[in-house]
Amino acid sequence: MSAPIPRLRFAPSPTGYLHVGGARTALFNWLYARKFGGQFLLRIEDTDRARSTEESTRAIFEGLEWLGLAWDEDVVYQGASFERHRADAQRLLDNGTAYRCFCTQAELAERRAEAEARNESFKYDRRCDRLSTDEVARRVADGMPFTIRFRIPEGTTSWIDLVHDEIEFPNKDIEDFIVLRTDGTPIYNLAVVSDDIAMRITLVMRGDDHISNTPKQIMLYRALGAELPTFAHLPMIHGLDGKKLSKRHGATAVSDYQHLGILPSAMVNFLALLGWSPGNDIEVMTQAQMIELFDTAGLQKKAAIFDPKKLEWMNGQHMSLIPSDELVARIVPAMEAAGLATAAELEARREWFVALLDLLKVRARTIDDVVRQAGPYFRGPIDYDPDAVAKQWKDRAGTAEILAAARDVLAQLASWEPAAMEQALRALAERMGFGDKAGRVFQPLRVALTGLAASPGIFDVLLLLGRSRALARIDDALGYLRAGTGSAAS
RNA sequence: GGCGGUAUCGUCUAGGGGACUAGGACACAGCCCUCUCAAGGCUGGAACACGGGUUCGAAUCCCGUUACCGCUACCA
Repeated sequence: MSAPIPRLRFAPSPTGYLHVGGARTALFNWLYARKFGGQFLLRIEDTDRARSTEESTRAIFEGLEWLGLAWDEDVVYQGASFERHRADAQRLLDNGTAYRCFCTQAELAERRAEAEARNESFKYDRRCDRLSTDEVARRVADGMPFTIRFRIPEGTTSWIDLVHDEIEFPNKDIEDFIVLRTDGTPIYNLAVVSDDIAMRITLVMRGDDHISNTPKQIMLYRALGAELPTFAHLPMIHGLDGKKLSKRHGATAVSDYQHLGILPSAMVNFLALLGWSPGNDIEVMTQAQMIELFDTAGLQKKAAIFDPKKLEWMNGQHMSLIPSDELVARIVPAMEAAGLATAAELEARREWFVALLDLLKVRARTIDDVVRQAGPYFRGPIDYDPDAVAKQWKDRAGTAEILAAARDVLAQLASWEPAAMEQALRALAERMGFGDKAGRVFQPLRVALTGLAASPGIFDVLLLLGRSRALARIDDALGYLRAGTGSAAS
């Protein structure tokens, strides 16, 4: 028999947003499916009606789409399969692997409390399993509510986990768990197994917080006469303090990073390296490379700590990797949101904008960084950064002299190109007695042009600004310096 | 408490008995480059949790201890 096509699924419950941990689980499932020619399915586990919301479901879709993790086939909603879940519970009852339990929640809670008081661990004592057939029939006839409990068989349950190798549980430590509630709705473990069987899932890859559910699920597969899938339990993601990642740690939703100006390709790359390694020193990868290199042998057993600093570095790497021309689409919305320019304006001078991105992205780690730096190239009036003024315009009269001279030199340039600018400005520095310290001209000029102490190379700035705007900025600076007051120019 | 899982630089990790003076990356520090800031290059500090075995030889295998995490619901 040839190897079947792998079928994997990501099965989040829609009770919030798409968490980075969930996103990484989805990513590994997706990578495996893509790598081995399988299917990646999406199942929304919405059986907890009280906590599930449509909004969360939408957030999951949007998060996965943004990351570029496309799923195959239609989305499966667990809540739509109540009938099958109920039927499967009935089958367990019929084939004798489960029994009716008439104990009420209140009774159970009381017994649990008593056991706790005696410092003992509570485990259901199977009393309802000892009821006679007649007694059970009588109670059912009386309309007494009951749950359906799975009877844990003797022995041990083990499996070969793709990341942990063999894991074994003595069955005696597992209690007869409920599979169907009094109201006829299924409990998680039954719903999952029933759905995974129905979806013909061959590899269950999920968080390792499910390890202790696995023996129960394996027993259900067997009781239902279904073939077992392979299991792979991925480590968790923790916050910088080593605790499970939560809202306390700041951004935990995939959408948070989207809004922070992180590129999806960087997010995916970073997440992939949290709990997986290609086995060599490769770090920055495209999605195609990740698929190429993915292998469960590289999966980590240990929980990883989410380090936002490395994510930012990774984002910088991806910004360099992606041609500016392709970056435009991702940056334009942020430019609009910042009120710097409209999409139409940017489209009208796309070439210029791409050239600007080339210069800005190298000194930015996020899209937001780019937007922050872009201000001077769009706004009419610029603000002078106080620190920049304090440092580079300390001597107002002297600075004005330098800027005036620089203005003259630039205004007389035959052509507005970097080589000419450099030659002229360096010659000016020489004439003014600065020797080869041309920075004494460049620095004050940079502040006049951008208002900032840091920017791309001065000739690039001059070029991007254009002759008339550059000269106007110098004039404004001269006005500011000579007036001795004021804070802004145009 | 019970059961399960995990344990290499601050962080992500390579390593699967000798190639380890434990490699790479982020972060940090210094230097180089340089008109500033980045980027880039170079250099540096920084780790095998502890204790027993097994072995000629353990980061690597086994056992125990410790620490951390997870599960322990008519939640998922």
